[in-house]
Amino acid sequence: MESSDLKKAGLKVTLPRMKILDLMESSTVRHQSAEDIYQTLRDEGEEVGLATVYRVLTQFEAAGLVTRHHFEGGQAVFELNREGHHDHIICVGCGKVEEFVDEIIEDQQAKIAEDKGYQITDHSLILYGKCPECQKASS
Amino acid sequence: MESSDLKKAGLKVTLPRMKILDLMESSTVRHQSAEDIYQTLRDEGEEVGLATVYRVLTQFEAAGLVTRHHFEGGQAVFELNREGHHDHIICVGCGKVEEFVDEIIEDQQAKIAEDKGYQITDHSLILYGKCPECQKASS
DNA sequence: ACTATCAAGGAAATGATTCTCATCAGTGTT
DNA sequence: AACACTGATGAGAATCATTTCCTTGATAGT
Repeated sequence: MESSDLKKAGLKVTLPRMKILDLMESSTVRHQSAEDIYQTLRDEGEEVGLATVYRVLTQFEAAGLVTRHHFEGGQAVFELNREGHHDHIICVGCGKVEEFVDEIIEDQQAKIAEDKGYQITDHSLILYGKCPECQKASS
Repeated sequence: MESSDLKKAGLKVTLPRMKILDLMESSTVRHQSAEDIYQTLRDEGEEVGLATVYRVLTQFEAAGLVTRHHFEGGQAVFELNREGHHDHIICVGCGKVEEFVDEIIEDQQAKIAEDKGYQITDHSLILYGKCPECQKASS
């Protein structure tokens, strides 16, 4: 049950918040735009406003429940925070997003920050390329 | 003289294009939004439209003269392409952008892509943190 | 000079996100 | 279980960044 997550985050447990959290937890698609989420809920017959979806996602972000990504192309996508940090590799052909973790890169980033005297709060690494399927398709 | 750059890129040498390229080459600020560039030109008394600035920057991007970055916070920033690729470290306090290159990370990215069978076309690594000055200021 | 083509400027259009405000729903309390 | 208080919602307007449309002006080739 995820209502406890909302309480922990200091947020009232309301219908829209539950629905959105539910959706993000159950969906196989890990990166969705506010519009995507809005449409899915609408299709399920829920009475939500797009503004509410944005509002709730912003609160979730502030509470550390989700992360907002600015992949290229206008709109932001949101991802539920699970255990552990990870980076992304995005197919420029089909838009598929995969995740990966690499210790060497993480360590190296820390070294770079230290060298420059920065206190790192966050980072974002995105690789863009063609996935195996799209390579076949275009050859 | 940079008019040759424009010709090489297959673009007609026009006033707005020259002015924008000039500005980006001479400015100490390496990452500017379309609005920034527009305002600077306006302040210098140039008669340009914001739409033209966007159009020209998009053409420059397509021609490989500049790179468009989607750092967080609504608007995109543009950077003149000089020799060599580099990544960015951004201060969350003052917004300052520094650049760095790290061979180990570059190599490791290539390995990851290979493992996953991707043909990398591009990548973006951004570290967010507090720069030395901002750390002092807030302590 | 003449015409076809491309570029520029400005205004309007678009897409994403945020704000406003009147109404409604959750929470803790009797 | 009903009550009152506070924060949350939905709808549409507002805003911000960016793009498109359209008319005019500059450019290049004949």
